[in-house]
Amino acid sequence: MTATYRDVKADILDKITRGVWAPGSLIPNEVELAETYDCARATVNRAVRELADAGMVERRRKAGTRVRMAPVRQARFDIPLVRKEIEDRGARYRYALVHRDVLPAPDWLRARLKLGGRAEVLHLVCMHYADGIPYQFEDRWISLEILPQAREADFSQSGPNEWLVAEIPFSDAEISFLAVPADETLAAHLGCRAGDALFQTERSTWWQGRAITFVRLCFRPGHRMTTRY
Amino acid sequence: MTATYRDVKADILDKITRGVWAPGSLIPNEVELAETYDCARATVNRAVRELADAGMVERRRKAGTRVRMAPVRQARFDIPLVRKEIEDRGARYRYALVHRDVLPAPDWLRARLKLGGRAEVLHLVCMHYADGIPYQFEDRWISLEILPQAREADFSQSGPNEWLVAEIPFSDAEISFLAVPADETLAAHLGCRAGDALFQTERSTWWQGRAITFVRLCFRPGHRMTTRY
DNA sequence: AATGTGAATATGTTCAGGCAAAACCGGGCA
DNA sequence: TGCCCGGTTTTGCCTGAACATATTCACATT
Repeated sequence: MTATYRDVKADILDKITRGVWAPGSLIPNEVELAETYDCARATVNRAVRELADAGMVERRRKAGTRVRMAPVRQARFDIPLVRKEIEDRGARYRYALVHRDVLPAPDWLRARLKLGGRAEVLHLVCMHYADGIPYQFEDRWISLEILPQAREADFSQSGPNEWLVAEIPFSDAEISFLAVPADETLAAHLGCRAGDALFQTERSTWWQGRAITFVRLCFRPGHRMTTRY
Repeated sequence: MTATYRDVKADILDKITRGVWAPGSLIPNEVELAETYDCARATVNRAVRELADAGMVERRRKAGTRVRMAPVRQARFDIPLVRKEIEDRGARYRYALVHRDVLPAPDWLRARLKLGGRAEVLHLVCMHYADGIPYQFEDRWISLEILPQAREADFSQSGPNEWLVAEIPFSDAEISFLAVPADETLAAHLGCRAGDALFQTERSTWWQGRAITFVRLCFRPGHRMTTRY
């Protein structure tokens, strides 16, 4: 009764979670496993490789495969569009453009995105509402060197995020999560008090090594980001 | 000149990022790709499968493989042990047990972990320091139903996290990130002022479907969690 | 004792071929 | 018209074999 790679993976995982194969111990090599499960070595290889990708085991040529002492626990988060995030909760989404400006990139932004000396940027401030209640404050900076067409784009009806994903096929990004106190502006827009603790994400985005955009997203008080792993 | 699965993957990714294969469009099927790259279909399969795992493309039997409209942007975070996190920054790690108590699980915890009616829990409050400066406040609850040996464990020298990873081979978890204002206790321990915005993570952990532990980790002001994707 | 060398070994990758399963498509039938 | 039912296409998965590559270990040399 030959096993699928899923069977093999599940069984190995089971042996690890139950402690049959203790953390730090060596597990049988691929040939032996292929014999016990009566399948090809390639099947075992895929099973064990996926476990290695997931951080459950560690593999080294010749040394063999061993169960990780402390499994590298890693969490995966989906980064949705605000609109989708709100609509998925069954709430009505509303968008508003608060401010729009074209200006030379300020120093902190030039440093952050490694922009040239006289780079111009488009600065947008937007609000996202769920059922009419402030949900997220967006502080967006777009490099006009790479996306000059942003100068002409109309951001009064839909957010820059939706425009960007249509404009740029794919990109690298660096994302940070942190907590900030609300300043007067944030408090006014999010309907909270200055000093309130807000969950904030910051994202810098590049396309083919060149900076496109930096965004600061501030959520209403009490927001939490959750995942399982 | 036969290509490796890495070559194939890189080239497809390149075609996507450059917009040669636009978002939403269908890419050639595996047989065709195998011919263009002069390699086996299994090689193409691995390349494309990994791109699908990474959320770049979407595959459906018969329908073919298409470039995702809005690439499911997902970020991966490593969840390190505090000790390692601090030592990796080149700082000296210090641990301190602030409080230890055995008590019946409070209602909110019973609800959260789906514990039985008269479940007893071990409650620990700990501090983690980097170079002597408060780094993280830990509020830990351990179920004594499943881990009765925690009652006898010595948490005065090293943290409950390190004890737990040694005790439980592996587990499921749910993790949340949020921002909270510091209360008096937190302020006193972290050396900040009450009301300061703090980055907090909450984690619930299960082993084979049974709740093990709940922990609330509060970082010092200004902490940020960063990743690239 | 320290260092270099080669054999042994475990994983890494690829191949060609095949069957399985999902899903789309069109034709036949009520 | 509406529904079921094969046929076709495409990805998914497995096999058994082979070669590649990194790493360890034993052994010989310095």
